[in-house]
Amino acid sequence: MRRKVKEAAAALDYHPNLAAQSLIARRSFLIGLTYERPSPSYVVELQNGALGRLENERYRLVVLPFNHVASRPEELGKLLLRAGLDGVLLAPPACDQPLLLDMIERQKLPYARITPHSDLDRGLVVAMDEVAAGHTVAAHILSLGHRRIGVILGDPSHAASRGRMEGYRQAFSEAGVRIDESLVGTGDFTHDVGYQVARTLLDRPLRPTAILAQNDDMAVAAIAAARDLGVSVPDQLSVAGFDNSEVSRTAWPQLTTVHQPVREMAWDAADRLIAELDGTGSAAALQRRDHVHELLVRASTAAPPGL
Amino acid sequence: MRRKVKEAAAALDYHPNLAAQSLIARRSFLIGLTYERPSPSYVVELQNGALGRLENERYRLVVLPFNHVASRPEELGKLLLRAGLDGVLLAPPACDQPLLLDMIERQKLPYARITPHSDLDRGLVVAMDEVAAGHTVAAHILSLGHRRIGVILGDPSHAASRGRMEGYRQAFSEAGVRIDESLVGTGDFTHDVGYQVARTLLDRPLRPTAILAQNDDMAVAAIAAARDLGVSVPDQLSVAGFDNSEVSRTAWPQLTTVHQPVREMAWDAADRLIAELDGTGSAAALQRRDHVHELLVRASTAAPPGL
DNA sequence: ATGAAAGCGCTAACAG
DNA sequence: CTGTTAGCGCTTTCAT
Repeated sequence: MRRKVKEAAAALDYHPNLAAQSLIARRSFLIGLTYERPSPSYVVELQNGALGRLENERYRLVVLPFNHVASRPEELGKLLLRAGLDGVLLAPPACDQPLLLDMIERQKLPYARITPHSDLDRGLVVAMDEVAAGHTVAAHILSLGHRRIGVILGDPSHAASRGRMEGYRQAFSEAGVRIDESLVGTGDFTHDVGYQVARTLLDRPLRPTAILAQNDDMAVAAIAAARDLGVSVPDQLSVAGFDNSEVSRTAWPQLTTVHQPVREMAWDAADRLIAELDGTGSAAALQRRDHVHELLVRASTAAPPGL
Repeated sequence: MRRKVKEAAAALDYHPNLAAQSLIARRSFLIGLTYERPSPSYVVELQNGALGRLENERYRLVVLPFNHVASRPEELGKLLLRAGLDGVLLAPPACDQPLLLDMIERQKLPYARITPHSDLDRGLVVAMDEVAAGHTVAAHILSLGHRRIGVILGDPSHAASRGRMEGYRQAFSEAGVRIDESLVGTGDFTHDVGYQVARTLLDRPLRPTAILAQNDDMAVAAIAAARDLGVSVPDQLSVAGFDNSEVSRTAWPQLTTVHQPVREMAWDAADRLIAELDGTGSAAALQRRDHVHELLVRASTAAPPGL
């Protein structure tokens, strides 16, 4: 009989109505993912990581990009709360907006934060030590012998930008080198602005021998700026990026960069969120998870000229 | 009274239950987007286009990437039908799978196809003439004087790949030039495979003076291969890509490429789907929409050596 | 084992 | 204008 029903269902191409199931189960099986328009490769890694964990689960992924969270966190909050989600994955910089977290918590919407920088004890967090990552790449440049080093910061509203800079500072101070603040420029993670900042740095009478860019897009822009000025990389200028994105490999020379396991972190965040939603929270799943960065030394960094 | 209720609702942070609304409205306000893992920039453009149209609508976007549709179309079909969607946006190559379309139609799931290549009369279609685009770029190379021209095809399961090649053929035949089939290599739209194919082409005793790559990632790979062999671009070798992706601009030399208005097409597809779902289908919305490509001549193409 | 009924939270149709 | 009710499609509980 049970079988007969099943057969009839199959014959009629019957599929249960998800809305009715959701109504009774009190959940939508929808997980949201918010992020802010950074580079395409970052976004895709993030999505694929989360999707990888969701595969073979009933959950579906709703993408909710949102720009300028910093200037209007409550708007994003409303959007998320109205979206009928079971839970939400928060990438930077949304994961660092206390007001947003307040709103979400008030509505008891479970959430996981991907590489937050502040309030590390709120919600589920998948962490990454940006300071240590910044330290590593700066230490690499210093160990090559560079002393006059330029910096291209990312968008200041991203905590990652501040964290990485903090790491640079630590490495400089350990090496007994003073940071020349006039060689620190502010970009916004995009190629075009990165190019402008790089030009400014390279046009200075006493040009830096190395540039630390806070992501690969801006690092590639710095290489382009150098090329346009006839400055060869890495002979006359070393350039290091951040992210190990696709362009870091297709650029020439290939970029020295820091690999951030974005995909794995997104997978983890989804994993923890699901554990919470399904109540399968083992002790392991409830712990904060830390991921480590990896310095990839490629062809864009070398000893400074004359050394 | 009406006001009092509203106030109370606001005070309690009340939000209507979407599942219940869906149940009664007989729709989920969920739109799916399927695509196959091509380059990150393409995926992001596609998503942003669709999301742009969905903004300020009740609809939410569920992303459903799926690899190797060609080998298992019924699996994707099941996935889509179980996802509780109101409609679905089909990017290549899924939009060209007749079996998939059959399944979707049988369940009466509305769908819009983004740049399909076959059965242009099925479903809502947002078209793009790949043949004409291929023709344009090949004609550009031929007009520069090139005669020994290599080709790096994309994934053969993508109809776009075949369409573009057809365009190359037309341009060659109009110019009275025979295609040297031994200079036609098959890639898969990825940088790495593109590099291998480019190496094979450039290692031939009689090296081509130009390479037509079917996307930018492979074109950049061809430039890398040339550089590794000491062949300078564009002096000794011209390279043209396809897509006007981010890398085409950050590459050096900047790539001559074909701009495909992916974002606009995705916007349009979402627009038409919504028109169908909401029954606001004006005459304009029901028409097939055609988008045109644009050749962007940049620094990677020039006259062949000795001309 | 099978069948009947209640109810998830909402909207729409109707009655007062 | 306010209030009541039926029912969307399903699952769960309870009765047979």
